[in-house]
Amino acid sequence: MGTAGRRDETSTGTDVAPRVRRRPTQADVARQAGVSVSIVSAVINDRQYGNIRVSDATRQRVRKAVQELGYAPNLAARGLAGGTNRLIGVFTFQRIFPLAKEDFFYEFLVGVEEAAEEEGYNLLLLTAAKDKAGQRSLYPEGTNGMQLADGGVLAGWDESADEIRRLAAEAYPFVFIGRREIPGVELSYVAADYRSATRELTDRILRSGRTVAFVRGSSAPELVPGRQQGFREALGASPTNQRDDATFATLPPEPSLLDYAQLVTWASEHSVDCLLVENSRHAVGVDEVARSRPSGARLQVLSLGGAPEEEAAARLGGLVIPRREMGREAVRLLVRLITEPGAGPQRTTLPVEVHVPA
Amino acid sequence: MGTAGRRDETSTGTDVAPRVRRRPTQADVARQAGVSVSIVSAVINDRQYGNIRVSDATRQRVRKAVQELGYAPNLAARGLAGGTNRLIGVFTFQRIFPLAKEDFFYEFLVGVEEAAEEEGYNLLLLTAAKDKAGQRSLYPEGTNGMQLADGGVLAGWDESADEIRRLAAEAYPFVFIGRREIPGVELSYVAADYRSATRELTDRILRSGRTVAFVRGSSAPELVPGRQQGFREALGASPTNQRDDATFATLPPEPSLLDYAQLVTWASEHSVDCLLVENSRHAVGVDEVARSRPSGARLQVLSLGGAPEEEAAARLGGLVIPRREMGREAVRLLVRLITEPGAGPQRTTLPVEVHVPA
DNA sequence: CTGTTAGCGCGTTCAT
DNA sequence: ATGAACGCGCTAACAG
Repeated sequence: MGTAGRRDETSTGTDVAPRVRRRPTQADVARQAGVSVSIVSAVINDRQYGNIRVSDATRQRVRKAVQELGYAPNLAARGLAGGTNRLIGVFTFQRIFPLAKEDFFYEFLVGVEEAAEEEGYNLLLLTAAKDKAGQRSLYPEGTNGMQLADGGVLAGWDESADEIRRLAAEAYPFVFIGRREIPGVELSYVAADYRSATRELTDRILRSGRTVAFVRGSSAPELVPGRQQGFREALGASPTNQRDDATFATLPPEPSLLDYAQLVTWASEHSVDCLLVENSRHAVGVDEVARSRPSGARLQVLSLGGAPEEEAAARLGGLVIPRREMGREAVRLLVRLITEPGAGPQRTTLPVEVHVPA
Repeated sequence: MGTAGRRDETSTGTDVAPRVRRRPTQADVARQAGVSVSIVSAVINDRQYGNIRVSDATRQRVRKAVQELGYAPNLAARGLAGGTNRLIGVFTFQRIFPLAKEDFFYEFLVGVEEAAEEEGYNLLLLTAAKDKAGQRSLYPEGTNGMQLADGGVLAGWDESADEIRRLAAEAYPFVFIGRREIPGVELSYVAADYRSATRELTDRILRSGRTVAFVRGSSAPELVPGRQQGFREALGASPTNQRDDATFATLPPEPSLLDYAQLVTWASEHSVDCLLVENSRHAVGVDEVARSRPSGARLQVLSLGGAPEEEAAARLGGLVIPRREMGREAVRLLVRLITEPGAGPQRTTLPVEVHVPA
């Protein structure tokens, strides 16, 4: 039996050239062990199809053959037969690895990777997905790039809701990181409760008898409403309502030191004690400027968009966004979407920690 | 002709239940376009098998059908059939997104993503690849996890050369980031010339009449020899050879502030003017300690492992490792390996910049 | 307890 | 210019 199927190549008699050694297949193992492929498959996957029952002796022989041949299953074939490829697509409307490390996606990806590892999925980064204009697109050349994976995690700011609508219409499983509301579509997403957290933070400040202003800055649009709403709610609930002109300030998209300086001056002129800055990077910048001034020493700067791992923002305090956990949760939701096709849209809202340094 | 092949499911008459919407296949596209699958395949891959020649009109119809159906090729099927997926696998022996952002892989990945985008490849991050011990492995459960990708970029420190040998034996195209030498295998890699750079840096310091010590710290093993060699070369070439006991120091894997402090003290006791620290993070720590002491003010700390984007390390000066460019080059080499199967091992050594602040 | 066989979706050769 | 048919390696239903 060990002598069955001796030839190690499909030598047709001619052309026995030094061909590249083909990887052994289940058929090779079956031949070597003197059994059929279904037995091999059953042993390897430790499964019992229908009424298949493999004797221990056979099992041993198959295992032995596997060892001798150095057989390893072909993932592609397995995926083909199973209809799934254990791949999670990751699409960001902006570059995934931006040069500024402290940028938005990084912490999400940490969580996505962790969860994917736990769930046994590989990650497919859609980096090649660009339309003719060179913009990142879910439908480069009109075709769905995400279809390559079993499902997708999306992040970033998209200008056109159309692509997302189309994705949803195709019943393709995907989960957004960050709240997304698109009329007429039941989206799955993992959100963070910025509203409550901002409200609580503002409340605390007001209760301590100080005045506070909200500094708008460039940050992902879907985050903005929640935070401003929470801020307004706190103001409305406050017995000591603040003057309007000292309530909001806005930073340009790419603020310079001068912009920060002007903001600090503005705060001082309006007797603002505390600044709630949307963007954590800007918060750090504003704080540095403030502390460089004798007059600005009493101005407290809080970040509304810090990630738990951002050291500088953590020092300042403010909102600590659970980015990593959001990434993890997005993968979990997606896996549910993939494995339970019947399930409706999945949504999770994670709490946002309020952290004020002592 | 548009009316050919009308039925949109293989409706056998019975059982037309609300089946889960299957992903469209080439056959679906073919039916929709009123052509055969081979035509679809030819159009999609923009190829001309044997004597196949597709008319422009047909080509258009196929493209249209693809769009309408949202067709995307099945990666597994393609891989099985011997096709290519325009996918680059990325495998790191350690976690890709470590919590410490300043860690090793990040800057590499920035480059990898950039180049992949330029070359029109997507990235497959092998996150699921763990063996039973939970360790990352190229052959989890004995299978090559990279099979779906056309080739792979590897990074990180591997304990077992066996897996790499096996990968090479399979004639699977892959490129290492960082120099790798494994006996009996012709590896492709992109390296950085640490040796020359360290030598030049050391030379400069010695020429200015100062004494210098080399501080070993935890860093990727493959980088170590080059730098120490360069250092030794400079010492050997120097007319004013240094005392041996003041030449090398070693930091523990996870140094504490105390370790940094002891190092600074050591330097002071041995009249060392300048410290060459292997690990940029440690360099920053040591420098902070040194500057906090009045006596340590004259001690210069240089980093031997900084990335161009690391602000703190850049301030110190030392070696600037072109991590991003290494990532880019790795992808370029890999693409060559993929598209020109005949080509031998690809190797590039990138220059390392020496940067000493004024 | 085990063997045979039909797909999975796609690339490619050959016949038309 | 186009369609039919085969095989890639594997899973799983089915027939012994």
